[in-house]
Amino acid sequence: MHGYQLADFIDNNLDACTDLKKSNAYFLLEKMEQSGWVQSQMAQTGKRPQRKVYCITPAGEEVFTKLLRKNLSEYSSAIFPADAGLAFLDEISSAEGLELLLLRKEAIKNRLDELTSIPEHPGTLQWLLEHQQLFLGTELIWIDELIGRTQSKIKLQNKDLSE
Amino acid sequence: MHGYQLADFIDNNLDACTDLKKSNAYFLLEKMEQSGWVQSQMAQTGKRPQRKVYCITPAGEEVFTKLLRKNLSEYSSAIFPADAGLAFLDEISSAEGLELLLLRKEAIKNRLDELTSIPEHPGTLQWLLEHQQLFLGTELIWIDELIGRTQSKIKLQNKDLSE
DNA sequence: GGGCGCATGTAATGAGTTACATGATTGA
DNA sequence: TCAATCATGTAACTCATTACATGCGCCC
Repeated sequence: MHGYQLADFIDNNLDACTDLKKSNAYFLLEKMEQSGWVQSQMAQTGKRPQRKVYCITPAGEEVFTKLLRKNLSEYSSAIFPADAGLAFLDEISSAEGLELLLLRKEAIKNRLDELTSIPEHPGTLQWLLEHQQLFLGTELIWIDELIGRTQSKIKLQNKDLSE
Repeated sequence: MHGYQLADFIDNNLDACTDLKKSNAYFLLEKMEQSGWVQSQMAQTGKRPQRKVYCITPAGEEVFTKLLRKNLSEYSSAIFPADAGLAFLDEISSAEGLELLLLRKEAIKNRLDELTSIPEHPGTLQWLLEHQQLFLGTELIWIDELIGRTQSKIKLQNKDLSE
């Protein structure tokens, strides 16, 4: 593949695991070439501009499968930036917290809707999509739980007030 | 809090959402002080070394609640580095893939066991833990699904071979 | 003809990590 | 007494982003 194509592939298929910018893709490919992991040659299709097409070298294959085996056998946990706010939920009123969490729920639903509208991907790439869908489904259950907890906190406060 | 205390707090409570190194914590606190979001003063308890204790300023409060509201209402999805390998599962044999995925399952189980042994956290901090537990539970279901798919792929290959 | 997408890069900047440097206290 | 933990920071380095720069082809 050439740089643009590769960056596009990652954008469309590996969105859930990385967020690689195009400029960085070119930079990284160059570095990989310097490391001897890939080789490049210029190619032209039709009247399109010249493209630098890369192919992997034996040394690159070795590094790749080593990384692949490592990735598959270990488990590098996901990081949840959305949980940071939860830790400080007590810093605002329960009523406002509830309002904000309802907004978040909509955001999750929209994301899930987006995902389900994506056409099926080939091979194991589809598995990534299904994983995301399963995950977001659980996230919906979780946010409902959070909303429920916040609502019962509000009820409790109202009760305390009326006594 | 002072820098060490704060970095420790994040390490113990916000592990799921960030991975802040101590040296960076000090650096960030200094930058926040320059921005006028926090103020510091030296303090000493007993014979312990001098500590720089920070407290938030009104300007800091404002930035904080703004960020908090933003975080709670939006949904910044988690990133799954572990999914990258899945995309290239076809690059190795199904038998080896299965072996590696079984290792990964153990890693997930161990993580989940670790989590369940952590003592209860105060307030909404406990919610982060519960979220992680719910998430890892789903991850176990998912990896079982992956293992199942890989096993049926192997069975299919053996059948093809014997025909 | 004009805007979008294709296609490649560079330079400045920003953010975070690692390694380094230091020294005191506490508990085994 | 010796290692671990508390406590704070600096400097070099790595890594990625943003903004910039360029130019062609395709489609409306």
